[in-house]
Amino acid sequence: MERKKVTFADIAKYTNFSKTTISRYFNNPDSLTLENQEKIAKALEELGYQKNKLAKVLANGKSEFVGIIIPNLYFHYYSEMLNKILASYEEYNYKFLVFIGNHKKEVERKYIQELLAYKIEGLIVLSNTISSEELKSYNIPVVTIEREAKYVCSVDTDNYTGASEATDLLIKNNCDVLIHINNIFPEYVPSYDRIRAFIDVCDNNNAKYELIRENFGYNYESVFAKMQNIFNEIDEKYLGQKKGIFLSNDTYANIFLNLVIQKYGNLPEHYRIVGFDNSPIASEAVVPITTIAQQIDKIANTAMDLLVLQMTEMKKRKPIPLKEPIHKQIAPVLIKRNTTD
Amino acid sequence: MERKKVTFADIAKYTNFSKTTISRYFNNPDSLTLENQEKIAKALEELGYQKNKLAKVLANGKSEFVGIIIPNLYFHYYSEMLNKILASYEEYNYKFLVFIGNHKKEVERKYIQELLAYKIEGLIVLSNTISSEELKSYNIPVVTIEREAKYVCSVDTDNYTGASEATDLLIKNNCDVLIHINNIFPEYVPSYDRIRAFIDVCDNNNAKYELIRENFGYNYESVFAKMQNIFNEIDEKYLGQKKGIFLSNDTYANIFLNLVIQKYGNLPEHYRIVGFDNSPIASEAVVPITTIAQQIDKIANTAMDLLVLQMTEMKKRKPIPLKEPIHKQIAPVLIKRNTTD
DNA sequence: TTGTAAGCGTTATCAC
DNA sequence: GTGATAACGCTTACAA
Repeated sequence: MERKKVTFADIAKYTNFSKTTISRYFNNPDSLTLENQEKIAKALEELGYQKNKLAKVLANGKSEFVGIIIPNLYFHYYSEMLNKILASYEEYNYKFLVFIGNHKKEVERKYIQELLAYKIEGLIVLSNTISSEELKSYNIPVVTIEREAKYVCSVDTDNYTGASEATDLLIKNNCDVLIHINNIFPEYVPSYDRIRAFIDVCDNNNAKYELIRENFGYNYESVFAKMQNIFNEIDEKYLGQKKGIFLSNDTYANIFLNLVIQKYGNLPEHYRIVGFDNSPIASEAVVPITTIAQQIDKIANTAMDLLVLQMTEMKKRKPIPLKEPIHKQIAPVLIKRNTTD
Repeated sequence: MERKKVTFADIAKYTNFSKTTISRYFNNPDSLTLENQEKIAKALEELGYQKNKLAKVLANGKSEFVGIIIPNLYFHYYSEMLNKILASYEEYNYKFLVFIGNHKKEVERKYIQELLAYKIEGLIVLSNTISSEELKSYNIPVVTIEREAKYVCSVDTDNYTGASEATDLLIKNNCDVLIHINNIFPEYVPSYDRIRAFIDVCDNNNAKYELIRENFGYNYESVFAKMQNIFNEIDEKYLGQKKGIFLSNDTYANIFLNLVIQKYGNLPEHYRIVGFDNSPIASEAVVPITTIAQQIDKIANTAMDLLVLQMTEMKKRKPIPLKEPIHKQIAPVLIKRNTTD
């Protein structure tokens, strides 16, 4: 029972209108009399018409597609970001073609070519393999999130402020020594500001501090093993002192917390812990973790706003592209839970 | 510097071939002489040609689009499933249009219409709002994952076997009483088999058991509050007995575990716990949780295989649709960690 | 308010 | 091996 597909031509014939009128029914219905609108509506119903947006796109050049390149969906940060971006469909009606980059530059290049072939109107990039200079060269609207973005528009968390608040809190908690634990990555990555802020705030307060950087690797076992060593060192080195630990994300914070609990049976007064991200693990931990919440919804919305701005401009007869890329920062918020006073 | 877009016509003119030959260069290069292939390759390079797949789709009817309707990306189970499905691009070259359904039937209907307008070749459904009968009525290849699927192809975890293994393990751990904690949902949902298996295995072993079902709600606070009550009741009611707790997912298992730890400072011998899913929280918990791992990669791959099977058939001149929908079950695997003996 | 006809950039059919 | 020509299903001047 394979019914042939119904087109404007069929509807036109059926209603004795022209294809143009049928087109107008969809794109500018007010230009038809109410009576004729109903006539066409009825015909659509009876013939079982099914829109074909691909034909529409070919004709008018507006694909309403947005491409997304995201490193993975394993980290809650990424999946939640994707979630919020996809949700913007309700507001803007853009459809999303999603690719997982897995940090592979050549692969991501290939994906971008595929996206261009589908005439995406804009691109959102969360991975950090392809330089912003190259992204710019594709000549389509781009917004990046939390990555190098010299030549394209971007949205980042205000990492500096976030890390400042975390460090401040630990100082106010009267910690004898502050310790920041983070991964190893280049200075141009936005989140490097967390390290800068930590050091600045410590310096400004004449606080004793230590910065520990480590290649933790990408799986739990690896992170756990390295964190265990770090914990043992700290625990011994600062025996008897109140330690304020600021970790670069909640997963790390949770692992550190678990190590403390496994040793002491609870979270002793001489350990204060702050994480980053406000991922689910922060509230689900044995002792709910104080953290700096990234406002993922705001970041996603801002990114889409910024992209829509550019895409809308491109649809004008004489588009005036941005002279300079726009960079936005979203303030994170401190969420106090039970690992700080 | 807006260069006009280059088309087959331009390349044809430039190389003195016809558009047909250019098309053949891409779709059947062997039908050209090597020399001419190189000639065209060179022209593409020099003109800066950019494929237009939308035009191709309109002409040949094969969009290579697959639609996905997924309830959310908040749960790791869903985001990881999406991750694996998207990764299949490398194997099959299908592009994915993703929509978040949020459990809203009307919204999901709208999304399906949009997907149909983009001429998707197939649809993967993880949400459970629209009946499989309706899904079938859209007359495109469909595969559902872990939901009602009477009239369409489906892939589910073998919930019965998984829950049997969990229950078995607790019995072998010499628990005095077995308790299964689960949400409230209808019997036609595939995971209801976990409840059936729990009861069957308990009965077959003459084990004392209790089934606790509760509407836990969708946010952490709500789940936590309800779980606290349940924990208090159990802890009092079965005082002095060894309790084997089997929870319907790892998030619940972790919350239960935390309640135990908060009361006892550690996981006492008289509490044994098994979760379900093997989500990250299971290994990240204070005491790594024994769980039944869903093989998300296998489920995703099987789903794509099943979808590709149908889509490939539809592309034949005289497609023979499946007489009966195919239903597959993927065996989960027991992962022993530290919450069982 | 409605219609005509020329695109949009490919592929498919049939010819040579 | 290669080429004309007609689709594919819609939009958009331009006319009326």
